[in-house]
Amino acid sequence: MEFTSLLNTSLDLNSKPIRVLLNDAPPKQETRESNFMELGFERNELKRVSAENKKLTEMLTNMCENYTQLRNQLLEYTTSSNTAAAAISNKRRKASAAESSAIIINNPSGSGSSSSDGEDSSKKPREEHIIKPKISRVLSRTDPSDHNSLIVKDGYQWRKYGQKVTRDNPSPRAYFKCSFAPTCPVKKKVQKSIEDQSIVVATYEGEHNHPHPSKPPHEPPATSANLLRCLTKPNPQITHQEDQEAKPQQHQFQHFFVEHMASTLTKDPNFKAALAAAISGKFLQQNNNNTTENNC
DNA sequence: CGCGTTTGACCGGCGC
DNA sequence: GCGCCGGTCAAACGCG
Repeated sequence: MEFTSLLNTSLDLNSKPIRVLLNDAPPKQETRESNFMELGFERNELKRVSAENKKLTEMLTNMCENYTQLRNQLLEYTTSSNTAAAAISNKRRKASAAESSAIIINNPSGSGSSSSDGEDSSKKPREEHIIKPKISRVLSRTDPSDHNSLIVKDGYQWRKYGQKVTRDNPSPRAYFKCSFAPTCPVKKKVQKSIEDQSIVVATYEGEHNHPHPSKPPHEPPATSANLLRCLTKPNPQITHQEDQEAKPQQHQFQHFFVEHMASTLTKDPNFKAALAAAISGKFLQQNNNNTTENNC
């Protein structure tokens, strides 16, 4: 996917922000000279804000491009390492599958241990030809206020069908099926991490054969107001297959990206002023629209 | 009353 | 063959 092409990186900062910046009081009756001076001042301010807008736009475009590049690199890296991992023996795999050792594991080849479907791979020598469900593992942080929570909010609806305490981890493991089952074969195992109880490890088996329930039916307008939403949500334009494969990396990158961008932007006083102006400008624009509608 | 969750029982794979 | 263990089933239960 081309991340940058989906975003209108214009922050729309110059939509009537000046009056609000200059004066909070409602506009008064002015003389012609003061109006003229104010117009000139507004024009300068408009130029300045436009320049800032342009600069921010460039910054965002660069960041989006970097994000796309890094994401592609990570995808390549994980794919190659998974291929290598598939060559490891069953025993070795069991040992290395300790959930605490990895942050995010995506396994497109489905080399994980899944024997419950009755297709015993150990009895069939040509196991590389057996189609196994895709297995991916995702870490997610739970609500700190709810210590017993084994809920991973991934947008899909799940039905819990079992819970078990496993040997390697004192916290129980919960078993979920997609609520679209038996039509949808996807299963999910959720268990808290041994090392950090605030982190739950969700292991997904299979692929959803239905649209994402929380996914909007069509792409939202790419305005500045939707910018952060775009960065924190999965891209609605990427295919379902890509969505499944990229989801774990995407979450981590989005989290990092949003945090980094937020900290960078909040340190910039110019950005704060511009943001305030943009928001105020929006309000003013809305008020103007309402007034116009009322007048009509 | 319907639906989702809980939980003990059961099943099958795997190692010894 | 036996025991351990992970995964699944299904009856009981709770909630809206």
